[in-house]
Amino acid sequence: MTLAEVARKAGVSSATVSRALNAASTVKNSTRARVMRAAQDLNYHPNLHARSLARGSSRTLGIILSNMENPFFFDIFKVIESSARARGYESVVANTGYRSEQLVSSIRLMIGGRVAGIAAIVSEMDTDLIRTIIESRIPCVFYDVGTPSRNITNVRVDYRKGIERTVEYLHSLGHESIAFIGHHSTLGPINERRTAFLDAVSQFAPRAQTRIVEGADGLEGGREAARELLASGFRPTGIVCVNDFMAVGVLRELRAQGIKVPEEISVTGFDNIRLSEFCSPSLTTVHIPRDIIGRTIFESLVPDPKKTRQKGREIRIDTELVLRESTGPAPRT
Amino acid sequence: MTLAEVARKAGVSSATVSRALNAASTVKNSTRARVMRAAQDLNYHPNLHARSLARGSSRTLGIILSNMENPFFFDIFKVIESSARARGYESVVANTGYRSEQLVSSIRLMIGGRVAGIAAIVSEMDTDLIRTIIESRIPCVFYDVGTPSRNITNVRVDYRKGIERTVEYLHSLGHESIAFIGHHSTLGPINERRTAFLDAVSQFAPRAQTRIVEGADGLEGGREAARELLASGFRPTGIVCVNDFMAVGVLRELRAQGIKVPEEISVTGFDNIRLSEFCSPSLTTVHIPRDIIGRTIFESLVPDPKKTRQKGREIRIDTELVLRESTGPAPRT
DNA sequence: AGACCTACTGTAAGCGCTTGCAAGGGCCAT
DNA sequence: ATGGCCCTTGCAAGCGCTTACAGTAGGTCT
Repeated sequence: MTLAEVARKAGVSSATVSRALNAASTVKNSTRARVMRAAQDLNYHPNLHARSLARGSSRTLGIILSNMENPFFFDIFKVIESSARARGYESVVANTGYRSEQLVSSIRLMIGGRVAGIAAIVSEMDTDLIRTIIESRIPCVFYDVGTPSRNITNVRVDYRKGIERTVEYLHSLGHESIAFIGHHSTLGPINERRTAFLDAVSQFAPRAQTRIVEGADGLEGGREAARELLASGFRPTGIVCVNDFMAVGVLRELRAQGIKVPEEISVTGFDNIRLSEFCSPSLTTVHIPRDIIGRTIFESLVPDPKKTRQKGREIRIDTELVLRESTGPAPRT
Repeated sequence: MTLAEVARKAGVSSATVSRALNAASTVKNSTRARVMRAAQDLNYHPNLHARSLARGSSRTLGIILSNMENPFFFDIFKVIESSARARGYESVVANTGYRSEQLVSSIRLMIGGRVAGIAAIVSEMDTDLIRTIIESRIPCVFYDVGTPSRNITNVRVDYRKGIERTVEYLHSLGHESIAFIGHHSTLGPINERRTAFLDAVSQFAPRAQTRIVEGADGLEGGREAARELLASGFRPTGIVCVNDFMAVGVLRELRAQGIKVPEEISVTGFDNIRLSEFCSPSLTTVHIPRDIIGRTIFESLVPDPKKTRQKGREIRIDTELVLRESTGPAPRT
């Protein structure tokens, strides 16, 4: 089913059909109706590949995420996607699962699809890839990795401060033995969170004992990390988790082992995903405003024609400690 | 950056470049190397639109989901996606949020993109749309809606039996006042779940009082529905939820109101998502094997060349009741 | 009445890639 | 030598759509 067939059926040229369908140009009403009718009758669906090829430009955004299963990423995705739709853009999304080959192939796919912009909310970015993107001239936003450049904007969250607040808070509750549960991702922000943790401890709780354990990003990963931590013999009174998603897994393991939270161990998360209010006990965590991040990303990718475009800049996002039920005074020893 | 430029730089024709890049056809090794080199140097990325247009066929699968935020859908997506990748297929995914306009535009997009197959895991399907898909000749799988046809396969889960088991089980625990929390989706399986609930009650617990409440699919929706239910004055001893995701929200509200689960109220879910083991108390639920569903869907869409293709059939998936902590004997009145 | 403008519609040249067909060159067998 | 064959490579025709440009018809203005 092609334009030409619709044209034949409607008794016009294919150019007219194209114009009628795109509503853009001048077509007599009666003609348009005839064309629409024919298209409908023939169950015609324009070939989008041919269209983008002919148009040469696309209104599609590429969104790449490390782990869509983690609501933190998903929330950002949702905001970008709906902002995009509201402005008439499609979005295509890729989930890398923290695998760098996946990232490479997703980027390839997006560049090959000549998307109008790329949002890379991933922590597994490598420098070669960044070069590729820069050279592609496609507007791109990185979340938490990379450096600004001609077509690249960076959005960064102030993790360090968030972790500092958390550690400071735990210390103020008397915790002197604190573990950090991170996830397997040696690059970027995660690593930053771990270092930030260590720095924060030495700054705010210099006498505290620490231990670091890692697991896969997810409920199960958090649970396993907690199991490993407790099996190691180290007995913390506070556990700082790299994110809420893992923290929920941690809570589960503690419950399984009959450890009361927060009476025996306090647990904190990071991100403030919805689930952190819904788990039991609800999580003390650090809020990251995904809505702001999502909108910011979209706006840097698709500049509002009314405003002047700001390119190649870095945007910082602030966080905020949210106190809930999972933290309390350290138990007396 | 086009094929022609790479060709010029490598001193060959564009046909040769194409062949070299697609590895398929016969190209002398030295030539291939030269071409690869040129492509790399120029940071060349083939225009995928042009490619699909020229090829006329695509190795892309379209996956449409009602609510990717609900891990049930996401799990299915993951399985389809990874099966697809393993067989060299890309996938594009669309999230409809139960909105039917969204479904329509997603389907349009996929047909326009000439995908190799469509997986529609949605409950908001309408008959017009189904006709469109049938006429498009694109292989398609519906989950839980529609009827088999030339290019359409149906995958169905035996909800009815699952709900029956649930109600029967609650009844055996002495529950005589049972509420059902569904979500706003008057079509398809959800409605089936509700009717199944009522039928099951009249069959297995004919003397039981019932009440039905609905909310949006999600943690918050579950919580609100529970709030509404409790505010209504009806005081159930058992709450059957349409799915686990909402059930977690229900648990949260009960906890907020100081109602003990399962001592005062038993709660059941449906789907057996990961989270149902991680919440507190863990959920009694009905397991739906998402991995089997995902693989089945993929295989119906992309038939294994070694096996004979089965078209237009209906596949039934069985469920299983999983007992956990959220259910117990009805309290004595 | 003729010039001119407006409103539509058609013609045809691509967009960047794939691929059937044919051509060129080297090699072997006769 | 010469014909035949295989291996490589180039030529050129599309794939289905958009769009600049040109053409036609009807109406308006002077």
